[in-house]
Order: sequence, then structure tokens, then C-alpha cells
Amino acid sequence: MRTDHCGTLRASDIGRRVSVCGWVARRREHGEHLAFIDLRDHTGLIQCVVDGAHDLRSEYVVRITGEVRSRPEGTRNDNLATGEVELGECEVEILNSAEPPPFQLDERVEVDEMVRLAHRYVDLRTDRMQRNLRVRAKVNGSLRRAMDDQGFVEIETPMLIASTPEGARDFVVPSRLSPGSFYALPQSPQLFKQLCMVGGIDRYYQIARCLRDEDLRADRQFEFMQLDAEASFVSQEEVLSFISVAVAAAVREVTGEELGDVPRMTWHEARERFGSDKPDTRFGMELIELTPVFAATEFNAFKASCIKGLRVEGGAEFTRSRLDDLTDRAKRWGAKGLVWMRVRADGELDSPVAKFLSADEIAGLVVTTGAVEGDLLLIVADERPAVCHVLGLLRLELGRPPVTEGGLQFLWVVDFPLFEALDDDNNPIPAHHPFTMPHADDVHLLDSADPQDFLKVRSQAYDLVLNGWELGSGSVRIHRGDIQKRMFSLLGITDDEAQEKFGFLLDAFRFGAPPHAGFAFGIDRLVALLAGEENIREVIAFPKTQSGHDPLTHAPSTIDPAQLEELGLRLLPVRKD
RNA sequence: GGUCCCGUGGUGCAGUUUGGAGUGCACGCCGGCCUGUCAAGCCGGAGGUCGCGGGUUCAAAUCCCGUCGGGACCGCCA
Repeated sequence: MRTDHCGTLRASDIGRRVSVCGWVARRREHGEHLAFIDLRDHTGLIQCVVDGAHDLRSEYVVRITGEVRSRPEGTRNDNLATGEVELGECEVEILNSAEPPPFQLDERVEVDEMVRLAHRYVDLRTDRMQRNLRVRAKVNGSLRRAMDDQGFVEIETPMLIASTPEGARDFVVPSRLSPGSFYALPQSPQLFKQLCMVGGIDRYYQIARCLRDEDLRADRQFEFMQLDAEASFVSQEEVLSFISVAVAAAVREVTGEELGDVPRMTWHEARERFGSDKPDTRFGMELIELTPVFAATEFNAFKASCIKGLRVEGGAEFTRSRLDDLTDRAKRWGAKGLVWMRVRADGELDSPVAKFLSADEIAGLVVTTGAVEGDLLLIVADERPAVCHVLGLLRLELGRPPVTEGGLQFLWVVDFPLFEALDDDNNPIPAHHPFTMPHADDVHLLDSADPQDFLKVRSQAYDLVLNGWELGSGSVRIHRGDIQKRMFSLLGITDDEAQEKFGFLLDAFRFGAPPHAGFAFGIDRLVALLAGEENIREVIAFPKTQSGHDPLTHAPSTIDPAQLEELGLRLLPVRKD
């Protein structure tokens, strides 16, 4: 039907008679016998000069055949890639009419997302969605090529699997042939890729759909795509290298830029400096250690095991209500309180608590934070994890740049702790999954009589972070039965429970499991940041709203009683608490 | 489970603080004029359950309560 795409015509095409197909983006009529039609396809716009356009309307689907010619002097449009030329002597064939679109497709205004999603098929025609989905396709393609080139084998793992109650909530699917039994949709291909290692695949990857029934966010959907990979006979170093190569390929494909070496930071350093295990390193405003400054304080609120602060440049201008608001937020995030101090011209501190501090403490505070006139100091005192957490959130609140600023700051966070805390029975709670290999230097601590020692055990687990978003994580896995048994016993999982939950994996490991390690990262998140979007819905063709609904298809929906009957299901009344 | 923000012709907003007739702006839509525009221009027109329900009041888009929908975040996401 067509010889060319709209957005590709240039001066070098002048004289050719071409056919283009697309949608009527705009119509400019100048009387009965002259009108300009901007025709749009996924490549862009071309102006077509037609003899009368009264029967053409917005978004009509047309085929236009005409001669590419130079625009008359003085009528070129520098804002258009095709602005030097136009189609003349046009023959217009209407392929389909269209109702006026439910919203305007030019991007002069931000249209309500519900309206866009309810008519996503129209929304997809916008430059923004066309660009984002094509960025996504480029990323997928370059990741595939990079993994292929590194000797990884693409293997598809099942979508209908057994439910394992660990981790995120499963989506479940009732079984028709086994009424009362359910499949689960995979949260990740984790166990299958480890089985692939036992199966001698050596290097596996998959662009895998993963599903988790947890609350949605700007960076979280029920279903999302991961580059999932696992390799045998490799160390952590090699995994970081494989993934770095793949990510670099995607970045190169989209931006044309070379990524270079991805910096590393230990989990401990990330928490202490940024109050997060996924630090946004596009900006400073790091957490400042103040515990020694107030080691001997008489101020009760500062008699805590950890005191840290933030220096907000220019923050002395914050109004009292803004400071009260920050204090409220800090409390909601789990702080006992938030101490603020405005640094005045004379070096004095303007703060409700200044009178409780000694001259030495104030002097130490100013020196340690480097505070100068006009700054604001925000200080939290509490247990160390809480202090870091709250200040980390405040730091983001006050300093985080827009998504399109600050470049792409990738970061490997390494040496995660094996356990994040102890439960009420002093059993450690795993920070990752229970198959994560402890750091070789820390294995001896697993035999310690003091449960507190468990929290010091580092694991061979690592995260890839981009601009403060966790892109993904991975680990070296436990491949030996004796270490795995020790781990289960530490976690308070009995042999019977372990067998019931992970029996097929443990069985497999008895038949010759190679040392292996892997990684998985979220493609939606990577694409969103590469596309300059704050929200992964903008890079997903048909996403769901925060409540998990699809305004286009109206999923989730009720099903026919006959379907329930066939599945052996009966519904309970909806609970309204 | 929680905190906060938003909801006004098809779209995007203003109006809400301080109650007074569905008032205004821009875009779009429909009709007319217009032979070089390109966010075309000019003239005319249509289009509204101010999310929904209740309350206060002589009077509610506006104040109060509830509810629904959307968004951001905390919890959650091994």
C-alpha cells in the first residue's frame, strides 16, 4: 500500500511519486481548493497539499499518493524533520473514518492517565508512547544479543508452577483437572534456573515475565519483565561482569553512550552514607555521622545509640510549617522526632533545642557538618537502622532531582548482610532467599553461640542500582547440602518443612549441583529511566492502575457461575470491615 | 493496613481559602469564510449530574461527614 513512511521523506526524495499511509494529525483548510494535511505514522509527520479536505477529519486513516516536492521559499518548517518538503498533486484515499479522539494527541498538555489508559490504543499513537515502546524493544533486543554473545542459552520456564508461600504473595490459578488445587504464577524463575544449572545448561537467561500480588507503585506492577540469568562455575565477579556487559549494551543501543565501569559500594557504606540500600548517587546531601559529637550529651533526645544528620544547603529559608511537615513525615517514617536547626548569620543555631546543647556540642556540630550561614541541619537520634532509614527518605524528599537530570548513575551494591534481623525466637530473618551463599570469611559466624553474630554475616548477594531505583539483585547460591542444611536450621526451618517447600530443589542438588550464581533485573525500570519516565506504566503497552485494574479491558472481572462450578469453587461474601 | 494530594462541558485549567444564578480561559468538536498554512486565521454555534450520597444553610462547585475513582509515598515486595 505504501512506498515510504511519513517521517522519512527528505529533500533527496524530491521528484519521486510516493504513497504514504497513516492518520490525519491536523488539517489546515484555506478555502475550497487548498488544504494542508499533516499525515502521521510511527516515523513522524509529512505535510500533504490537497485540493479540498472537507471530508477529512482528525484521525481518519488515509493513503495519500503524491509527488515529493520542495516547499516554496519561506514556507519551510524547521520544527519538522520533513519540513523541507511536502507532498503535492495528492490523491487521497480514505481507508477508514474515525470518531474524534477522546483526548488530543499532541503533547501540549498532560492528559489524565485514566483517560489515556481507557483508550490506550489511541494513546499508543502519541510520540511519547511510540518512542517509549521502541526504546523498550531496543533494550530487549540488545540484552538478548549481549547474553547470546556471552554464551547464555535462552530457556523458557513455566508460567504455571507450584505455589511457595515464601516471599511475595502469589497469584494463583485454580486447576480444573484437580479441583481444589492451584497453580501459582511465577514470582521469578528462581528455582527453575537453578535446576537448569544442575541440568548442565551452564549459562541460562530469559527475558522473563514475573508476577507478584503486592501493592503497586510508580516502579511496581503486578507483572513485570526481568532479564533473568544464571551461570555455573562462576564467581560473583563474573556475574557482575556478565550483567554489566548486558546493561552497557542496552545503554549504548538507546543513548549511544558508553557506560564504563560501574562503581561499587558495600551495603554498609550505602546505608551509612545514603540511608538506603539503593542510593541515588546523582546528588550529595549525604548522611553525616554525629554520634561522637553527642557522646556525653545532657540532652535527653540525643541520648541514643546513633545520631546522624543532613545538611540542607539554603534550607534556613524553610518556613516553620514546612519544618513541621518534615517533622511529621519523619515521625510517620518511624523516627521518634526530628531536630531542625537553622544556621544564622552569626553562626548561631536557631532551633527549639539549641538551649539544651553545650557550646562544645554546637561547635562540634558546626565543624562536623560543615554548616554555613543559610543552611538547615536535620538530625535524628535513635537506633542505627531507624536513623539511617528516616534520614535516607528525608534526603530523597529534599534533594532528589527529576528523572531526566543527573545522568545515569549505575551502582553495584555488594556485601549485603545474610540476615536482616532476628525474629522473636532469635532466629535470623534472611535478607535474600535462603539459598544465598554466605561470604567465605564470615561462614564461621554461623556457628556462633551469640545470635547477634548472625547479623554480622555478609552474603554473596549484590544489587544493581540506577538513580536510586533497585534494578535487580542476585547472589551466589548455596550448592552444597551441608551448608544448605545449616542455613535451614538457622532459619528455624525443619527438615520436613524444607523438604515440603523446596524438596524438588534439594533433591536435585543431591545429584550433582555445580557451584552457580545469578542475577535478575527489572527491564521496565531500566527502560523507564532510559526513556526519562518517572513511572514504569509509561513504558508498558497495557499497564494497570495502582489498584490493579485495567481501565481498558476492565480486568479483573467476575466470571460465569458455570466457570466456578467447573473449577469446584464457591465465592464467599465480600468482606466489608 | 496507613499518610498525603487530586476529581469542574470531549481535553487541560481557573473558580473552592472568604457560600450568593454553571461564571471564565485555552484546546478540541460542529457550521460558515478563507489559495501557503504548519499549535493556521477570522466569524458563529453546540456541549455541564462541578465524581457520587448525605448534612449544615434562605442559598453549596465552595463548608462538614461518608463513599467511589485516580495518583505519590510508608508498610509490604524472601
